[in-house]
Amino acid sequence: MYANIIVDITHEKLDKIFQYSIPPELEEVLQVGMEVVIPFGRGNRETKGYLVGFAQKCDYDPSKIKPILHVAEKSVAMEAKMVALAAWMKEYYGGTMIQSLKTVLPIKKQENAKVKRRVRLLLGEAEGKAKLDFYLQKNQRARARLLAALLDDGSLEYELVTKKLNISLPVIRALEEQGVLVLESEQVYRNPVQGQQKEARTLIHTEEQSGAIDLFWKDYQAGIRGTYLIHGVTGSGKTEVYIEMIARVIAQGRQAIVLIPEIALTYQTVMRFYKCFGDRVSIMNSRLSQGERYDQMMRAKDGKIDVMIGPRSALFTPFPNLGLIVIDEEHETTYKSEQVPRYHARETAEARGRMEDASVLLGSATPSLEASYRARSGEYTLLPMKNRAQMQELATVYTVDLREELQEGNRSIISRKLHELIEDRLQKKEQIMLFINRRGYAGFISCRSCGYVVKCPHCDVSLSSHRNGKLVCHYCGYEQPKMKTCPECGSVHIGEFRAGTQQIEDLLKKEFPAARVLRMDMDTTKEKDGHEKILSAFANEEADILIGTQMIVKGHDFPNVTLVGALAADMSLYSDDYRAGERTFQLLTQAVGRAGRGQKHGEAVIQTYSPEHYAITCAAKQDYESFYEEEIAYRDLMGYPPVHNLLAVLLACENEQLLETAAKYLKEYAARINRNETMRIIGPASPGVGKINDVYRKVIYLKDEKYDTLIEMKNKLEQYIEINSGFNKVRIQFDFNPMNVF
DNA sequence: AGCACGCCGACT
DNA sequence: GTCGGCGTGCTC
Repeated sequence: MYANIIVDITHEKLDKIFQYSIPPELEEVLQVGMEVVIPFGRGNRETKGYLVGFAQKCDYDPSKIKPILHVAEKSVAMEAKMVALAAWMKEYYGGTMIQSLKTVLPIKKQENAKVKRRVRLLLGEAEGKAKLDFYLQKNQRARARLLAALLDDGSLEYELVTKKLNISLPVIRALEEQGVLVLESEQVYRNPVQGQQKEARTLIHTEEQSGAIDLFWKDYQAGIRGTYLIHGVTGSGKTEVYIEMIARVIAQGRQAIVLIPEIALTYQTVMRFYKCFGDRVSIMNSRLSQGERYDQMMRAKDGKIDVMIGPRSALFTPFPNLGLIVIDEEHETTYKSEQVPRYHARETAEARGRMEDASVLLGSATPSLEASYRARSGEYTLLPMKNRAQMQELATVYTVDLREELQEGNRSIISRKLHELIEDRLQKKEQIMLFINRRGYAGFISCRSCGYVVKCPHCDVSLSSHRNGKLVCHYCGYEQPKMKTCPECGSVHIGEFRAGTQQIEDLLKKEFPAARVLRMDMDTTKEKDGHEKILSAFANEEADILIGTQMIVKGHDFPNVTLVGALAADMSLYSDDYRAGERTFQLLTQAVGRAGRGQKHGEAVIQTYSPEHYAITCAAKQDYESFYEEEIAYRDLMGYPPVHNLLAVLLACENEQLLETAAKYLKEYAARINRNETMRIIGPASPGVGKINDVYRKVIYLKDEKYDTLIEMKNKLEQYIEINSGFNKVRIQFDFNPMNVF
């Protein structure tokens, strides 16, 4: 019996499993997930490692195997829980154990202080020069190189010294001993949440809210843990329900995690939690440095906080006694990781909930098909909230057929109906939001006489035009100047097709010269807090019209907005992706939900080329049920999730030939072991973008009713890939139930 | 990451 | 020949 151990998750060179023998006194004690101390390297220095599994035989020279010394002093149950979660993730999503551990455990670079290491000169100029001459004279070139650099600039980054100057650690150590320099690490710790005052809550819940809370609480007190889905229309007060449930769970001495999509992680949302839980709340966002994140994680572990709010990664907060995981806006695609392990926060939260006896609470106005499907099958408990908390009516929606508009001679991107309503609102001094669904439509350049499209030479995508006069590739950053004539046919009619926010802003300024227009897109939100600034300016009614992409439809309440226009509602409908309908419906429903959040009645205009599509008609009627029925029938028919399960095997390689052979062999192998033929195997196909940064890509799809069958297949493929050296240069990833399929 | 091994230039 | 600096490769 041998123990499989991962030595240290912070260094890539140690990214593999090391095997150790188990001394008899530890045989009964050791459990997967424990932290152990082992002799490592030539000097047998004592190192910490994680026990990730056991093996009957070892594949390594048995004479070189060393025994485990002992279990680490502070091998807390916490670590074991997280390692167990990592093991589940590895099995469920594929990839290596180290990749899973890295996502699950907070990276501790604290004691190794790799956060930011700097090399600082201790000597004065005269002394330094003398020392430099001495090194040069003794031909100690590395030392001289380092000292010369330090004389130029008294303090250098460690990375710069080792990489650019090619100085190895022994050299730095030697100079440190001579008192020439110091190697220091700066550690900045601060609490991003400063002294928030707790306010007394005087809340009156609506009947629906209390109903949801009571149902949940009855289960919870009876020791029942499960997954609950709040299907609540925008404005039904989901956050109030979360807060009440969290408060009750905390009162039982447990902690809660609240997941929020990054874009919705705004000041407004977070303030509501601060007001209830004071400084027992912590937030995690992408702006926190690694050290700050680690610090937050440690505060959670030490019991200094009760609630952690953050994006997907906050799911791994090491609370000692987790009681509830809330996932707000559950349908958001950002809950699926794009890196290995490609985990979904919903499924992973459920797995963690099962392991640590916690419940999971999902909330959305437009639940994902997955969540609804499970709620209907009884796997989740549905908590419906059909009414807006303040009993406002839903907006009146008009659907405009853009084909008719064109036939009747209106070639503008703004329909006559929308134009009329905009004028009306401007007069009444009410606000307007215009939403452009631009997914997949960057401003690409094409020739109007021959149809030539300018593409990136390294990636299989068209270049998009930037206002600095350059054409840019969004995948690899390649740039080239804009051309005046078509390189194919020489025509001068080459130009950009752009239906972007910029164009609409220009158009509005022309048609409504008096209107004050704000625009929110990639360009205008680039600066720090640009997002927040624009939204608060609009909230303060410093503008009449706000134009933007998806980002304007999420989360924010503007009571004076009484008109919402979706300019090209169906643009996202025809990407050849099985989730296109769902995405379109969700975006439109949320956009329409933005109108009439205050006292005044709201109206919305949906402009589309396909007014008969169910995603559009159902969104216009705000009819989730009908949409669900249509969409689930389609998923069932096509064998897509959530009715069936789908595994995408992604292959990438610089060598196109090699990639094709690898994909072919892998598919053949999959077909061969697919004995009872329940599984459908599709491909290998080229994904929508077949080449990124000169790396070619292929994808094979495997469909099966049972997720477990796909896991089995994944395990067999992983083995096959490892044994066959032909796959060495091909990078292969598994993506279960991917968010997009081409 | 840390440690020892061994190469290579410099000096006795 | 020997000494010491410095890059390199290995760690169950």
